[in-house]
Amino acid sequence: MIRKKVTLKDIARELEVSVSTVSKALKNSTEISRDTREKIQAFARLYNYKPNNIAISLKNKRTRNIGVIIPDIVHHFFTTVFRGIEKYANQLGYNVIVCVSDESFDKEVINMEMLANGSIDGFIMALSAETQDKNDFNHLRQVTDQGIPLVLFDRVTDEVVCDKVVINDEEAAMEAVDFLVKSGKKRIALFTTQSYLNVSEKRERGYRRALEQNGITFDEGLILRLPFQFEEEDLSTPFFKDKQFDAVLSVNEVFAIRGMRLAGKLGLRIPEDVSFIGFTDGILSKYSMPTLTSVAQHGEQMGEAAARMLIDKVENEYDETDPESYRTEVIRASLVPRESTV
Amino acid sequence: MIRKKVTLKDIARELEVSVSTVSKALKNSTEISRDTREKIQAFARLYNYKPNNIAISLKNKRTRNIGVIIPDIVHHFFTTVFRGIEKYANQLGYNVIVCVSDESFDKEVINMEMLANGSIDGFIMALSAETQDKNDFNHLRQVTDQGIPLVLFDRVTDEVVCDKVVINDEEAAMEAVDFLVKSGKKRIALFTTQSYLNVSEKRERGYRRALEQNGITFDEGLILRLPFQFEEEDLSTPFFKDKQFDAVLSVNEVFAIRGMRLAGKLGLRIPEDVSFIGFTDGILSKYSMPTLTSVAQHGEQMGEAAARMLIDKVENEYDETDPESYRTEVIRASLVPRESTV
DNA sequence: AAAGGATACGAAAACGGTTTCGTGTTAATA
DNA sequence: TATTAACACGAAACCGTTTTCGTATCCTTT
Repeated sequence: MIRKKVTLKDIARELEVSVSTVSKALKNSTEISRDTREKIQAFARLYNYKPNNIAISLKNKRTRNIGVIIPDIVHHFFTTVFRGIEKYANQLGYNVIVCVSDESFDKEVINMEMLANGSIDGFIMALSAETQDKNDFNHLRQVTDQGIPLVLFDRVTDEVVCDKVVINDEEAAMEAVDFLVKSGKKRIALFTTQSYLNVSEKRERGYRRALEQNGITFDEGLILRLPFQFEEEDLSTPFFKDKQFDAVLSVNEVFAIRGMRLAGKLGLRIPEDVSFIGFTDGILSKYSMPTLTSVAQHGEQMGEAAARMLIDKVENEYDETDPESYRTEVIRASLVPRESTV
Repeated sequence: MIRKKVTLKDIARELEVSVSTVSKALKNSTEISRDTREKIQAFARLYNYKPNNIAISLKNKRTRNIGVIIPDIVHHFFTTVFRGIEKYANQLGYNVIVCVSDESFDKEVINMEMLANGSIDGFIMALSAETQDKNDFNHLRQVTDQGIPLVLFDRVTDEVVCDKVVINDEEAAMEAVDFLVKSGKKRIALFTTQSYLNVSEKRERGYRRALEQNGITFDEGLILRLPFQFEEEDLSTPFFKDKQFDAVLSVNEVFAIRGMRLAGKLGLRIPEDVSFIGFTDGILSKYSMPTLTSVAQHGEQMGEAAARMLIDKVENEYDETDPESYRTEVIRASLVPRESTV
């Protein structure tokens, strides 16, 4: 049994040299003679010496850890982004620490504070719903003020100066509406979130603009604002019956899927009677019956972009006070046509 | 702007006391006079002093980080388990570092080695498919030999002595088959994975035992072994047409969903002509059309159990060499009846 | 008044590395 | 042969904490 990690000191004692010599030898420094170097390296290999990450972090003031804070982990889009982050970060030797805010402001604050005390080199995060509702971003500023790089993705805010990665939500919503209009649909409903999310707002704006451009008068009655967890009744049969829409754009996937299910129950044919398009091209879109036409957000790409921007900031000097140092990268969403539209 | 974190040394210098005095004062040690304590605490509060996690980790040889290694992150079951881990761990002040093995043996090894060098206090993991195929677990032993606690969940192995959390796969599969038989089904097919997974094996065993108990002769031709990514043809219409089964038990969710889709296309009515039950009660089961009867694996519970066992090992002494120190916790799966069965 | 015990604090080691700088020995040069 | 440069290594500081131990000062006690 190998037991307890061997340290530089152990090697030094055993080989009767100093710790510094061992350290240098293992880095192949020419300062140490060939003989000694080889002897030390062989010994280290034999005893499977691996430097202690924590000690190195303390010395270098660099952890090679990235903190990721997301509202939810059981969520296809966020995990897709996370995969992008993790892949890219891992390639560059970084590890990822995840904290889940659970859409709660307080948890977001606590998690950030925990990690900001040396555990990570930078943050990548999507704001919780509550944070966006409260419009309080002091915890983010506290972090950036300490010189810790921060990248926001998807759920972002203009109130904080930092790197951001978003999709072209407004245009994507417009495209989706255009697509529906071109397919002959005229009364297009919007399913959106009840709590304020910047993305929902942008998608709604796109929805409205597209209607306008297509000469369709906007009808507030065609907008349905739902809580995250809603009852079938909220999506209410009356809404379905009375409104007489022939298409639905949903700012997320679940609302669209549940809409399709209800439509099916009511005997409506999809897409003939009513078409559906949802945002977030997740697993449900691909496997639902019928499959759901959706707006792909390219989460993995977003994650990779976020990780790239963050690590760039971590590893390179930049002028924190200069707004020009920060960029907002826009990932272009794309429409994936499936069975729920004609 | 507050800028760069203040350290004990900073406070000591500013208040003209020693670092040790500051450290003790902040811990409210009675060794320090009331006056000095209050002065130091006030100063620390004012400058928002927070101890450096890395330094504390180095000193204590405890990071309060848990390493989680899973085959995939864009995966409902694993993220559900992860949520359980994260919630529980967070409550106890632990953070979670995630690494994704991508079902690859090499990545699993690399990730474990990275984290094992001081970054974490213990591991929670589900084995990658490749690792189970190779049956090589030296990287796990290397970790446990170092005295690092390890908890395996779901994808486990008997070859490694450590804590484990599993569901009663075999019994759950039997229950599912019983359920189908009781509903009048007689020719029950099994959709399973091509690569070896301990869970698939156990579920298959349960499937066979249940058939036997119900006096149904086993037909190898009713077992379909699929790769993770398969073409619609692999699920092959011939199989569907020829085999003439009236029910399907699937070891995962996706295979079942895709089976239902194909059945639908072929004009089969679900559940009248063919019933479906899938393992892993994920998001698809809930939202598919028809909704899928499934075996709930209670991922969050598993995650919590794993985290509990791990943290217990991390925080308390135990005899590593005594097999009695390790337990295997069995979470009871439960069948969630939905529309895909009668 | 001397001895003893609190009291309040500081010095220093330790955690496990990296890195700068100093120095003794040897070899090359003037 | 004396000077110097190259070589090979070690001592020590440092990263930011915690913790043990030592000690100066003052207050009791007899």
